[in-house]
Amino acid sequence: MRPALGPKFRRRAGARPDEILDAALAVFTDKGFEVARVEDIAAAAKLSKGAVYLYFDSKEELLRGLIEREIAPIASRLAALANAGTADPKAAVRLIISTATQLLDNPRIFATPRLVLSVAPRFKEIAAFYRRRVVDEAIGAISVLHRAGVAGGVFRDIDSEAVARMIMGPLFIQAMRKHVLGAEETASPERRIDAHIDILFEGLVVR
Amino acid sequence: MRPALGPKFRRRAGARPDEILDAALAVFTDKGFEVARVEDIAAAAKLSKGAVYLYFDSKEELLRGLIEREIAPIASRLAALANAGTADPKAAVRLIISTATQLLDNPRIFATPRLVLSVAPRFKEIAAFYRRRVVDEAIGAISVLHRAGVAGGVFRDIDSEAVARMIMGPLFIQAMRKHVLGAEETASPERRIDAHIDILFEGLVVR
DNA sequence: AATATATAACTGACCAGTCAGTTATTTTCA
DNA sequence: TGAAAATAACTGACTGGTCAGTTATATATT
Repeated sequence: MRPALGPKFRRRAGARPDEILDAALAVFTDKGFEVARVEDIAAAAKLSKGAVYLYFDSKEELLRGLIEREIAPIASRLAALANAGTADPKAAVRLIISTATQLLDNPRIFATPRLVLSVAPRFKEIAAFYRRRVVDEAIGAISVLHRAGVAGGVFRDIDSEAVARMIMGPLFIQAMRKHVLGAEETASPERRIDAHIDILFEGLVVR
Repeated sequence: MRPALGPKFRRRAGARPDEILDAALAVFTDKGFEVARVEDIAAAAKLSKGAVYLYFDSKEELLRGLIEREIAPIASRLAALANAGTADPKAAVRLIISTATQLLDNPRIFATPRLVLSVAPRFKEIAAFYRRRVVDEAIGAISVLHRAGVAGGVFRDIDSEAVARMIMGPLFIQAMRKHVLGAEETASPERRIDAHIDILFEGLVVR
C-alpha cells in the first residue's frame, strides 16, 4: 500500500531514547508536563505512542529521564569552574557571570530549570534532586571562589551564600522574565554582564 | 431525611466568590492548576462543585479571577514605595529590600507569583498581564528611586534596570529556592537583608 | 409564591497505558 | 546465494479511569 518512501523503520534503537527525550523536552516546554500528551511527544519523535512505551515505562519516567540527562553536564561544568578560578577569583567571577548569562539566554538550556520548577510541587524528589545537584553545587562553587578571594585579600569577607545570591539572582530573574513572562530584552547580554559586574564589585553607592 | 444539623446553607452569597478564590489559591498552590480538581476547590470552600459554577464560568475563569484579585494590592503598594522614597533613596532601597524579603518569605504571598509562572506557558495573556502590572511596575518604581539617588549624588549613574535586577534577583531566587525547591533557610531574614544591602551598596571588592 | 442558592447525579471528551498484530532486519542452513 | 525462521522495532485500535461542565431537583429566603 505504502508508496516507495523508504523503510518505515530502521535498526537504530540505540538512538531512540535520546530522540524521544529531545521530543519530550520540546513538548513539555511548549505545553507543560500535565498538558503534554504522550502522543504529541511520539509524533515529534516520529514514532507511534506505543513505541514510546517500549523505551519508557510511563510519562513520569520520561520526565525523570529527561531531567537526569540534562543535569549531568551542568553539575560537572560547575565544579570545574570553581576549581579553575581560585588563582584569579575576580576573573573567575567575571567568567561565571558571562558564561551563565549566555547559557540562560538560550531557551533550549533554560528549558530544563523551567520544567523542574513547574513540576516541583508534584514531584518533590525531582525538586530535591535538582536542588542538590545543581543549586547547591552552584552555591558551593561560588563559595569556594569567594573564600579564595577573601584569602587573597581581593574580596570582602561576607556571607558566601549572599554573594552567590547576588551573582545568580539577577541572572535568574532576567531569564524568567524573558523566557517565562515573554519580556523583551532591553539591554544586550554584553551590557547586562558589564553592569552586573560593575555593581557587584564596586557597589551602588558613590564614594 | 437530613437530621437537624441546622440549615444546609444560609450564607449571604456576597461572600462566596472570595471564599472560593481563597480555596482555589490553596488548591492550585498545593497541586498546580492542571492537577487541581474543581471538586477539591469546592470541598475546600465547603460547597458542591455545582455551586462553584454559579459564581465562575470555568476553571480558567477561577484562575483569572484569582490572579486579578491578588495583583491589585501589589501594584498600588509598589507605586507608593517609589514616590515616598525620593527624599532619602538609600533608606527607601533599604525599606524595599526588607519589605520584599518579608513578603517573599510568606508562602501565602509568594503563592500567586509562583502560580503565574507555572501557568505562563499555557496562558500567555496572564503572563503578559502580570508582567505589565507587577514586574514592569516594580522595575519602574526602583528606577524612579535610583534616578532620584543619582540626582542627589548618592547613587552611581548605572543602568537602572541592572540595579532593579540586583535588588529583586537575589530576593526572588531565594524565594524560589525555599518555596519551590524546598530548601532550608540557612540565614535569618534579618541577616540576609543586611548582607544584601551591604554588597549592593559597598560592593564585593576590597578597596 | 417566586426567586436565589445549593446539591448530587450525570454526560461526554480526553488520554495514559496495553496489546495483538505488522513490518523491517538479521540469522540460519540448505 | 537465497529462502525460511527468528527476532527486533514498531503500529494503532482499544480500555478504563478521570474530570470539567451540565442538569434535574431540593432547600432556603423574601
